[in-house]
Amino acid sequence: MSQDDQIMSISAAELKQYIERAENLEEEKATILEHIKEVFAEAKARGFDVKVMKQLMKIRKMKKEDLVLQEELLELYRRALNEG
Amino acid sequence: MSQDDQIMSISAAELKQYIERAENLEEEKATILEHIKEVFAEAKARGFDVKVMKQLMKIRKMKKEDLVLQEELLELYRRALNEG
Amino acid sequence: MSQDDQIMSISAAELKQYIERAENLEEEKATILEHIKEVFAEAKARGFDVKVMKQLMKIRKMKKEDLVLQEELLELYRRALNEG
Amino acid sequence: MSQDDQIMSISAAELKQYIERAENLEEEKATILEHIKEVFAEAKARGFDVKVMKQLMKIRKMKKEDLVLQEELLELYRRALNEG
DNA sequence: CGCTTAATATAGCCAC
DNA sequence: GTGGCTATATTAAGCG
Repeated sequence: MSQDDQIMSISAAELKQYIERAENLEEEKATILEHIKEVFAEAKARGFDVKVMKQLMKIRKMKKEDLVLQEELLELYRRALNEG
Repeated sequence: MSQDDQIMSISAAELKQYIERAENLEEEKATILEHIKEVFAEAKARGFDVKVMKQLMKIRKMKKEDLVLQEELLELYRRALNEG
Repeated sequence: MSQDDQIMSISAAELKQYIERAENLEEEKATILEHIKEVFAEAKARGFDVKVMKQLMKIRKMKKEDLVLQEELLELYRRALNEG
Repeated sequence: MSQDDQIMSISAAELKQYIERAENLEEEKATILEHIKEVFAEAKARGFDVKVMKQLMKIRKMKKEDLVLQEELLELYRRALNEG
């Protein structure tokens, strides 16, 4: 086996590691997506309107992100005052 | 508290449960996505071509899906024969 | 007629052209979809299982896409080697 | 070759015909979709807002369908009067 | 008619 | 920073 071959097979093995890690994570993601679907299906079966639920979640998410933005803004102000 | 109020608050509580379950799963999903990004970033830092990696993963995924489709087809045939 | 009006009417006319082109294509698409339906209806009337047919078509399509992906991957490798 | 084999191969050939007809139509459909994309891309390059265009097209389509419905309704009235 | 699957529209992301 | 591309969300259709 030449040195190049060794390097190649090391690279290939390393590449394989990365790809498999990514693929495993993709599978986990798929599982999560399944679970999310199940939650909505269950809620629907209990008579809730899934569309409305998703809308609610969007709004809640925006509010959260908004809070984060506000906090970042406060932090900026703080720094500006300390450095000013 | 009227009976309607009770029903309403039960429904509201139940709805909240569903939404929170969904939101928690969404957070898990976001975490997974972070991890996937990290894997690719690390591979890139080690000199691998991310575009090639993703292409490889696509092909591997497609092969898997193909197997699933083939099995589904066999199942369809089986049913067709049983019912024929 | 002011210059703005001229510009506006030019834009409006141009926009109309684009929309009509798109709409004509949409109609052609609708016609094609009709024809596809007819083929399946005819096959069904001749005793074929439409579900099986569609499954077969899916597999055939996936095989084709796989070939395309493989070729794209080869191209990616080629470029990587040239640039390496 | 048994009679069954003959029947099978006739069926298989016929099935192939149907599948190929469907696949050809699918290809035509794909071509049309490409063209539609091109129209929107061109319009976008000329400065038009594709989202707005699509909205306009939706409205125009609804108006058309509305007209058809109105005409069908008129036809119903006509028949009712003639027969009444 | 509802429910599952396919088509389309939108949005987020990445590379240039 | 923009444009292309992929992933997701929404909508429509086909099927039982």
